[in-house]
Amino acid sequence: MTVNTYTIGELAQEFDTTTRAIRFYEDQGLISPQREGQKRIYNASDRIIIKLIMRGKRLGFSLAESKELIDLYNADNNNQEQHLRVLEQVRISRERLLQQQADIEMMLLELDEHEARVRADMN
Amino acid sequence: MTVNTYTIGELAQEFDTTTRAIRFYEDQGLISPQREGQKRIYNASDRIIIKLIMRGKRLGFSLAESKELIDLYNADNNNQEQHLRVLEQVRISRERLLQQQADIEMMLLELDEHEARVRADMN
DNA sequence: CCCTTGGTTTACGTTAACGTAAAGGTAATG
DNA sequence: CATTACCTTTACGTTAACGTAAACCAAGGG
Repeated sequence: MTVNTYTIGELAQEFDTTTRAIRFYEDQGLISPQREGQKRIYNASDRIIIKLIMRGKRLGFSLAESKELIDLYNADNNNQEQHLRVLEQVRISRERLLQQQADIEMMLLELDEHEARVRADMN
Repeated sequence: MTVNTYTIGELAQEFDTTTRAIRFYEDQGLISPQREGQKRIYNASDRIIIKLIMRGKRLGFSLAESKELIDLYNADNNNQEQHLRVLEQVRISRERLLQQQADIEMMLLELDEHEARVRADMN
């Protein structure tokens, strides 16, 4: 049975990007779709990786950073040293995200205030 | 009286960036510090703009986008049409930030889960 | 008076993340 | 069988956001 596979064009459309971009991600080692002859065939986990890349982009992550995060989840985590490195990476990522949360809340407040000012000014 | 002014070096240090970057922002029309002879003299509002730029960068905003937001706050907002454009821009910005909030919460959850897995695996 | 520590301009270099064009393969369809 | 719709590779082009180097002023300290 052939299940849940996608062509590059389908994924490009779904994620509102281009086939060029998706091939580029492969070039950078983020995905490695199978081949059916010449054509690339993407499966569910390929698709999820692309999803993660897009989310990363929305948050200003570079491809290299997204790759680090993705590799983090796929790591085999054999020894203790590896474990510690992963935990450290998690800590760093979390801190960055918390900073972003704070930044966003400030900006949202400022937007609210500004909108109020403008609306008041409209009368 | 001379109040609250900064040299380019001081600001570069405070915001953990370079003088080159700060001059570049000026080049792009984001700041226009006064001069004292040859030297640039930055005041409180110049400093705030740099702060906004840095916050924008942390959230993945391009300089052009940060400039739009900054111009938004400085706009003279004379006519009704201007008002409406501003409100539209506020709406767009807010939506983007809300999307980012959602993305961040997902990532934080995933980090939590992953950390738990790793910690469990450590025993 | 020279040296160090800032500041200045000009200009070319660099990296990331694709865009774009050329030239071609393949499968379905009228 | 020719057209259309996708797919492929190769390769050069582009933009943003600075880095880096060269060559130069200006003020203060020893």
